[in-house]
Amino acid sequence: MTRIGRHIELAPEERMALARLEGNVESRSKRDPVFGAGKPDDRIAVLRSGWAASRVRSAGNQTTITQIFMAGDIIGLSELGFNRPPHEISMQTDGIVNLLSRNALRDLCVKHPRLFALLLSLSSLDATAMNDRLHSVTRLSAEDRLMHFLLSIKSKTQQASEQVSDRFPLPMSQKEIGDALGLTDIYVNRLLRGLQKSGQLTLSRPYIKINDRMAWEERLGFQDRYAGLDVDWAC
Amino acid sequence: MTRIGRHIELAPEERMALARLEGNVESRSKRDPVFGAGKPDDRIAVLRSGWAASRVRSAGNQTTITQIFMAGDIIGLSELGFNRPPHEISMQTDGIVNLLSRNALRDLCVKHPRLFALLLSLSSLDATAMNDRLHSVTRLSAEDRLMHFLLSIKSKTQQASEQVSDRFPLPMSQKEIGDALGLTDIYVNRLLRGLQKSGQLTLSRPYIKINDRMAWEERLGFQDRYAGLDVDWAC
DNA sequence: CGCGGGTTTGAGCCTACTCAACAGATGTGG
DNA sequence: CCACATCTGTTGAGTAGGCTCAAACCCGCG
Repeated sequence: MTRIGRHIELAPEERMALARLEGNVESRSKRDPVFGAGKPDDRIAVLRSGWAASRVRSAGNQTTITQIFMAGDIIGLSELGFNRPPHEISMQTDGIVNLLSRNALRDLCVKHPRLFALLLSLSSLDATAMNDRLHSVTRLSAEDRLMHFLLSIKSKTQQASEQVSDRFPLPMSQKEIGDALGLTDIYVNRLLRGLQKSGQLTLSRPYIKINDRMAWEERLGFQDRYAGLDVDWAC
Repeated sequence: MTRIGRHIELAPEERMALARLEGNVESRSKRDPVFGAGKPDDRIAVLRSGWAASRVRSAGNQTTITQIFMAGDIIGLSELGFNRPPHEISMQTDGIVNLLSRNALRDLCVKHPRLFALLLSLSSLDATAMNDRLHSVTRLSAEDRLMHFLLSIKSKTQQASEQVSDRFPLPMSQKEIGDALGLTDIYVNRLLRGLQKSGQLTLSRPYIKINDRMAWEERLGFQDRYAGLDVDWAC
């Protein structure tokens, strides 16, 4: 669970602790809220399979997808200070979640501080990626934004996996991609078709292949935040 | 320190622990990096006074200000997983910082889990505010974005303070405001002057007064993320 | 077969940008 | 303490990137 094991060697009792954490496992279908209409305190989830997304809505049907969660991600850490969920978090595909109480998290902190530190480190990767995303949305042209988004999805899908392929799944409609990038579905479409026509992208829904990743990364100065993790301080 | 005491009653030994945390105190002038050119592991700071800001830069001199830190904020939590700082964090005004090692943080987690939980809760407020900001930059018009920004700065300056005034300091140039919002300095200027001309804003550098805050909040559906903190789970 | 969600394409428009120039501050070195 | 350089703010004129509106198409599904 939670991808920690892929980054660092765990002691047996740490493995046990993680396993015990898994709490109750529930399955969810596309568009379901990750937390049932749920009690306020049952507010941490570990995504076992599938994707989830956090959305912010405002007047006038404006929607932004602020975060995308994939198998192994922990959901709810940035909501710890609230008793009512500040944003809407729902499944992007069918999937399975483990639900934990916040207390379980607190226990982990006391009993296995090392694990806990690792967990914080992992979640800092997402926070940093979010900063990059903010920059991308704030300052880049529509095309660059799209490229940046695809690169970061690619690097997140392959976080800590050996297989390095430039083909990855993207289970999102063009409207949703627009909601993540601050563009119209129509414009996303034009961009995608353009990139495909110029041979930079191969689309075969729901898969995408970036044909010259190096070129894109260079052009954008893209940094793969998920590539390395420094866990020395935790040990 | 760290504003925790303002949210919750602390036990004497907890106060002690916080006080002990304060580590070495250093002063910084405007534009200095928060962490000296520093060793990689000395990477947590608590801002005692002044403002700091985190910037992302990319090719072509494009800059985005992704976070703004004010007295009481903890800097470096979202960099825990890196041994090289992923972004640039520097002082926005003169100020004072406490520097701690990450190990000190880890000790806190073991010895005072309650404090630690509070600290995570506090930092989740910032994470949530960041989601709101992402939405604002992504979907709102330039004017709405500026209003949203000013409201959120206002609410952060007055986080957990009794005095509720709609006047607050904003030690940023118009260019920097633009870097936070994804606008040109020129356009920020036009907007500010426009708002001032229509009587919605009173500027007296470096102070700003929002003349009809309620109207703005309603218009934007603004939520003050710093107004309430739920700390029950920590106890 | 009809319906709805998603995709594709066209035409025209508006918001926020660019370029340019100047005025005020601020600061800096001689 | 002045002279010069640099940063910040202000205003005008023209431009363009991404939006809006509209319509058709595709495909899976009841």
